[in-house]
Amino acid sequence: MSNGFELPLRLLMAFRVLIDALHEELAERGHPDMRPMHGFVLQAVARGADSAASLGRTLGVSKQAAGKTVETLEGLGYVTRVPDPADSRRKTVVLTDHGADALRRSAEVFDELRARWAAELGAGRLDDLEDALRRMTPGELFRLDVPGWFG
Amino acid sequence: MSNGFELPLRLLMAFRVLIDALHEELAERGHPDMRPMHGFVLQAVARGADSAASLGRTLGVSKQAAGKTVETLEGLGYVTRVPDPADSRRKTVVLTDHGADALRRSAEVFDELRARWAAELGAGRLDDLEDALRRMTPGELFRLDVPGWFG
DNA sequence: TCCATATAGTCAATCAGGTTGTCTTTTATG
DNA sequence: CATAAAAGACAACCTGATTGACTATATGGA
Repeated sequence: MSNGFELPLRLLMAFRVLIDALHEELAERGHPDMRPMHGFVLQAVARGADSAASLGRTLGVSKQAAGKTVETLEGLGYVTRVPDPADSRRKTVVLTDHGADALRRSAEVFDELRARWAAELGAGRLDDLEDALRRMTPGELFRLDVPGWFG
Repeated sequence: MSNGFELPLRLLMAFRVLIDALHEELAERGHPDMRPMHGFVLQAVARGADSAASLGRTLGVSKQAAGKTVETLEGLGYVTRVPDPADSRRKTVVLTDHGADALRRSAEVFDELRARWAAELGAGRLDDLEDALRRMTPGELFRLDVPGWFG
């Protein structure tokens, strides 16, 4: 087995392990409708990408795609859209209580998962792993271009 | 910033960094049409998942989806389908020269990328990283259920 | 001040990749 | 030998993305 093949695969699998565990937990904690994508979007909204267009830029998708996602999220009760009084073109996306709760729970679960990894690997080795990943990936955490990565 | 959030994000970013670099290189080495998905499929075919149904099982998708992907790959010249003389229900998927070349080049590039990481992190730290990931992910490398992970 | 340009949002058509369900043909098994 | 299981194909549909076109609103420079 070529060594080079394993690294990307393990990275993807590790990501999936965490995300699958997250959503399993989230389903049990009041958010069975949450999809992986939604977490990223809510996160981006909470960090200030509060319109379809800026969300699109942050997530690396077209504004139309971002708009559709916001619409879905609105339907699920995670966000609402309110007209921006200062710029009547814009509709500001804001988290609902439900959305804020989803984000809080996600953070909670991610912290638990990280603790589980720390217990399994040892805290030092987990820190090393994160340091290494940080070194090999772009600095800004939220310019992730997450969708389309596969196409 | 909640620590737990960073780990999955860095894992995904690291994966993307490698995959994006791979396809950039691949495009310059005669495979501009290759998509991330395709590499996984060719790899699975090369490892013996040589029919739509077995491919589907290996990749964790329906046989119909696998069939469609094979069709696409056939259109791009990476594989052909030949009737199985021993079982006339089956059509064996076989790599074309072009497909085998794609796989060879991918391995080449992945090895180069891994070497780049080793140079940046130090060989020992990279080994540690892989060990840690191996510890935290399922054993079998190719039961990856890669598609649908996002939906 | 006014016009040119850029931006926000929406609609519509399209695409890729996935799903389920149904069906035929062929193989395997009790 | 009959029935069950498996392979492939077809159809309808879903989701999440794309591009292109269009309207309304802001903004910045002559």
